[in-house]
Amino acid sequence: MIRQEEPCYGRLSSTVPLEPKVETPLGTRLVASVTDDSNNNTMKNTLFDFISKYVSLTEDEKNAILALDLFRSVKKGTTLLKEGHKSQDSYFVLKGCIRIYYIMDGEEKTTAFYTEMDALTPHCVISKAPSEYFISCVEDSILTVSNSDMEVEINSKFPKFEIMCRILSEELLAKKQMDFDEFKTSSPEQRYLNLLQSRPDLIQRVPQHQLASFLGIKPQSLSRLRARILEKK
Amino acid sequence: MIRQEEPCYGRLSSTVPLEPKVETPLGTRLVASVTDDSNNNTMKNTLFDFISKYVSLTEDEKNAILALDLFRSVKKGTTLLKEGHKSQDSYFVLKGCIRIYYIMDGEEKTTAFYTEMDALTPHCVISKAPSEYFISCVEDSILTVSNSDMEVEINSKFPKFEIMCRILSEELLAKKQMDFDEFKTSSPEQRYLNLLQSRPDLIQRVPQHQLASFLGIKPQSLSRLRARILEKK
DNA sequence: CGTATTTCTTAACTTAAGTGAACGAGTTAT
DNA sequence: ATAACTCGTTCACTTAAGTTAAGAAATACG
Repeated sequence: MIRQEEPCYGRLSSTVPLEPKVETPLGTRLVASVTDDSNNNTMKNTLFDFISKYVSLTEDEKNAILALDLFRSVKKGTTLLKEGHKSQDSYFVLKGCIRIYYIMDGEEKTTAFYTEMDALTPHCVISKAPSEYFISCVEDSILTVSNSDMEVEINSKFPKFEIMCRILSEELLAKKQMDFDEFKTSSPEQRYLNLLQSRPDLIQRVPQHQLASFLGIKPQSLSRLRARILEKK
Repeated sequence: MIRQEEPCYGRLSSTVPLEPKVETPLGTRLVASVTDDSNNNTMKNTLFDFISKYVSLTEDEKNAILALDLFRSVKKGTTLLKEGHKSQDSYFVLKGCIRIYYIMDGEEKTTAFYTEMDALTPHCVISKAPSEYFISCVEDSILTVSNSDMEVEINSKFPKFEIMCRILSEELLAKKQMDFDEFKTSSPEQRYLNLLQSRPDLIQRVPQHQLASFLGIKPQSLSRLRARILEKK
């Protein structure tokens, strides 16, 4: 049926020695993965470039962020969050792809993909209740993983971050509403064609059956729909 | 086809004299409506009760908000925002109901309803581009209407508001994702039954054809679906 | 390397939504 | 008062998605 995935985390070029930990209730190990410094620097720049679109940071502020040791490399298939579990972690995708999915009647329903430059604060972090859904890695990925405490700390130290978070959330909310509107007002075929325009990469890098539920249909329907589109041309 | 609606605004018990204005490109009038002080006080309390869930305000801060003269009463049918127009206005519904709708192929597609205690910052305020959609009043309503400048001013004066806006946006974003997920993973019939549970008032106060597009289907399908549900029982 | 598993596609059939049209009830306009 | 219009419902028909099943293609794994 559904393959069980092994959580597997790694600090990215941390100055702190890498210690394998046993942590989750299910006893799955969090293991460090192999990384290199140039990769790490690329990721730092990616993060700071993103932030600079919202606020400009001093060196002190950049160092305060780096001191939080947020970078993690995560293997394809890793489950970051499980249904029924509590979590305080928010994610920012520097490289790779993660997804939200539900298991309903023994079937996976993928509802969202997060790729490069996408930020995700799971609902359970906000509601402080057990999670309704799973989050897992579609590809080997590099993420920042930050918990609520870190954010409270950094926000109170640097009001700039508070502002950035507000602007970012407002933007994402308005965009989510637009995506939702587009979904409601179009047919599965239109949705697929639209995705082909707006996120062509997703169709390449993501399995069809995950794409299908993302489009609100069954895998068989997506297959048929694609065939229909091809013969039209 | 589609009835043209007359914009019609009114300050609520304002200290400023009520001046009818001619303002929109279409030359529609913005007229004051009849209100009374007790109503006004109720609305103030509703607003401050809402805010108090996020931050606690001093009298000074409350007065600073009141000084912005945000309250407006709006008649049923009033168009608050038109497709193609730019706007800086955000809304908070104290009483009544407003909706977002698109006009596609000469047909209205309603994608969202905002009722008591709902906040709405239109996409065009964030994107600073012309609006993709309309916003209009489903019922006679009382709103707060605030523009970006006001928010910048009040946020810089009272960092508390910045924090409140951040928390609120984060909450709304997480909730919107959940609503979107529910929509994607259920059939029109399930969506209707779910709405019956979660927002039973909406089904009473909103016309069926608006509900239909909100549920992502045609009015005929909603009618049929309701009949189907009835005969099942 | 070959076997097992997962993933994708195809097909036949069922079910439900889209379409176009018609009707009655209620509302608005003249 | 009547004509025009909106709104919700119903019906017949079309189209597309859900379901079940089977097989091919790709991938994972021993």
